[in-house]
Amino acid sequence: MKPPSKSDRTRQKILDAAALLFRRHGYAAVTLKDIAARASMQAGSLYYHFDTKEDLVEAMLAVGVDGAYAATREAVHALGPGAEPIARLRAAIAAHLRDVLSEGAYASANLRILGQLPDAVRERHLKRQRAYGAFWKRLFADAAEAGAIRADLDLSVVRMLTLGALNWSVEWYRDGKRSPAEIAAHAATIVLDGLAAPARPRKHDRRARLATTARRRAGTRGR
Amino acid sequence: MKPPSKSDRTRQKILDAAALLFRRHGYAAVTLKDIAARASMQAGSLYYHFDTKEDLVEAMLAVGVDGAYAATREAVHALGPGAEPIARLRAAIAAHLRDVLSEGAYASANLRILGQLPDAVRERHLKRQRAYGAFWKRLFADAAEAGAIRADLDLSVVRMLTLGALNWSVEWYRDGKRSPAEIAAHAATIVLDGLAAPARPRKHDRRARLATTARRRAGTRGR
DNA sequence: GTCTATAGCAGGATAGAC
DNA sequence: GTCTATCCTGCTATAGAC
Repeated sequence: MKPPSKSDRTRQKILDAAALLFRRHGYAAVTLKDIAARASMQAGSLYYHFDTKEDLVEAMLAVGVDGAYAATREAVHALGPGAEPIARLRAAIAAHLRDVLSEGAYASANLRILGQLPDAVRERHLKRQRAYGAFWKRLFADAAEAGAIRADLDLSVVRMLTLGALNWSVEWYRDGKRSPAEIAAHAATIVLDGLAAPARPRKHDRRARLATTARRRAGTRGR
Repeated sequence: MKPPSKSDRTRQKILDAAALLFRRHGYAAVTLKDIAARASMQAGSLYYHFDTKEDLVEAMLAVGVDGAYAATREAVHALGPGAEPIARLRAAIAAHLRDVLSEGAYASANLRILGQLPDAVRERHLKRQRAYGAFWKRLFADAAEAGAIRADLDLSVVRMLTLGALNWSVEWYRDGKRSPAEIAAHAATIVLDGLAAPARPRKHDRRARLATTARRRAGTRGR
């Protein structure tokens, strides 16, 4: 499935460089010269591998979605066919976030430059992304049909808000503090269980809360 | 407090144009000519109002944060000093989202170009943003101290994930479908109450869930 | 305060040698 | 497959008239 691929290892190097730079500076601000330099080449040489700057970015975008999709799908499938819908969601959240925050990640570049793409490029990219979106849609729909998540919400909105919480992490995540796994755990807890304090109705509180949910994963203090 | 301000109404027009275009195409892709055109001027004329493109964008960024901060702070203060921490959080979520999704919103431009700014500009902008960040920090800290939200999470992570869910909406929100208010309601429900189904333990389910929380706001089906 | 005109420079893309 | 050289375009910023 993967032919030993000749010296198109260069192509890889170019895309790596592009992802890193686009992620850091945005689409328009990065010049082909910048990319070439980081790939140890001259700007003109890029044209042997890609016809235009747009082609180049499009290739990078494709690698990004494919990677995130594959990583998430595999994480979910690894749970086996009988897994609980909630567990599947939790696995997807962790995998997506891990991919988005991973080092060479094309995914983070994708997220960062989404809003800066030439219209034609974005159009095609969104089309390519649809399969991944559909995958998430199914995750939530399955959970809803199984009665595992509340039924009074618009699942499209739920999905976008959830992915938003994850995606936005590329804007603030810096390694050294919390690990992607810890952040994912937080995200899953918030999204699935909510922040509202489990027990102990307070002064003035009108509605008593009786949730027994989620007691695991303590000792994650901080702030 | 607001001097009738002379024909520096132009300045306003320029910033409006800049916000709209930056939001749509990113920082580097928008030229001064584009901005000038949308403000019905010639490119050179901008230099009477701003020294450089960076100065211009910085002014726009400032307006953006100030606007979001003011809108959110007022919404929270409007609840009065005795309001429940959870209610304050809910109000802040709604106000922030409303501002971010509002039409002329500089806030959405801010979010979109954050990652594309020249380093010096971003540095200064983040510093200016700190006050608003601190405001949110306090909202969550107050809720935690009052025992209204669970104590086993890192509040910094919680805050960033929550704001992320809201901020990312600039990437997918299109009017016509859900209103900002509906989206805000969804966000508050997810973040505060969680998605996990309130009652009805399902087949295979090991932990029974007994949450009584949040029954209001039904009839919001869709998907 | 806005205009026209233009300096000065840099980017994407192409051509052809190696 | 990569290089050097170069064309063409368009951008930021300035100068000076109105």
